[in-house]
Amino acid sequence: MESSSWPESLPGNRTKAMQELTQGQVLMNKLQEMLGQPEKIEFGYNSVDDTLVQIVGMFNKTLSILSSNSPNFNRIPQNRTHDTNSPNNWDDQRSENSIESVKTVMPIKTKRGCHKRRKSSSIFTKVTSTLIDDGYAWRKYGEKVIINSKYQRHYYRCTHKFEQGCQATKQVQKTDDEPPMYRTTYHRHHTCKNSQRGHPIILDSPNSWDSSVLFSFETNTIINRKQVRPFSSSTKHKPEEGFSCLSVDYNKVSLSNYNTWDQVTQSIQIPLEPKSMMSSGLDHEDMVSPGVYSSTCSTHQYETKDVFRSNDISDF
DNA sequence: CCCATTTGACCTGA
DNA sequence: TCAGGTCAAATGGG
Repeated sequence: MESSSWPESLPGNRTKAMQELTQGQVLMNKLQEMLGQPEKIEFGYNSVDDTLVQIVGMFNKTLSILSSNSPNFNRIPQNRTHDTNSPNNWDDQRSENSIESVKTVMPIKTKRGCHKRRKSSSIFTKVTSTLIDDGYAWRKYGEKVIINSKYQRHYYRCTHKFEQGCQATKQVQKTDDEPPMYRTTYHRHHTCKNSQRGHPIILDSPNSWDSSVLFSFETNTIINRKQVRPFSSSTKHKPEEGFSCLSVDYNKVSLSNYNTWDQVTQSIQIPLEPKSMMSSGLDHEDMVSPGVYSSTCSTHQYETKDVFRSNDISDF
């Protein structure tokens, strides 16, 4: 995984990537505008959330483009064993799978609990003061006691996993913080058509703008939870001046004080240092259908303080 | 009866 | 070896 292995076809990819980033610029401008004028936001958090999701998707698509023609990117990590009967190897190979092929593969199961643990994958984390209904249909499939944590972690998968091969999962865990927060970690993106029932439901939000937003990409799986939020969330507020843009470097995206999108794109410096993209952090399990979502090596952290309530998580 | 949840078993990666 | 992640049988509710 040396930098010398960067693909020859990069210029073409770079163009595409830049197109994606340009779209991202538009989205960022939109987001900036929304955050600057919260009173104009019709749906409050939802609009910001949707825009953020689009931006994250744009970055993932960009990463996908950059990775698509790279033999290194496309190589499944070799230190992993391959058991084609494993249900989770279905993950690895599903990118071209139709629903039918998924159905074909799925019945081939090994013993109960036989699976591959994700070594690393794209992660999108929300931290909320209360539980949320994010608008997707989730089905709980497990919960575990986590050491050094007071509360159990709850595991959910998309309801349409088997119907449509949707690989989205999420983990919900109550933090030990005071007051406790709910950390929802999303793995992979929904590829199903009808999972989303609608916008996230704000069931109890005294102030839809009592929100702070932070999300970050990381090359590896370590989630930096203690990043400074771009604006305070403790009280009713509007977004602060300090927050203005999405900053990107080799392995991190965070909301910070970039003044222009050019500064952002300059900081990206395509080609990215391949090492940071293709080593342990790369996870092609996340390669989904082209153009939909393909996050290879990123961790997104998204933090909010909105008051929500979730239908699918009842008690902790 | 169907579907979602619970929960113990089981597997993998570190 | 163990913590974390997933599976699937058992169970319960509508």
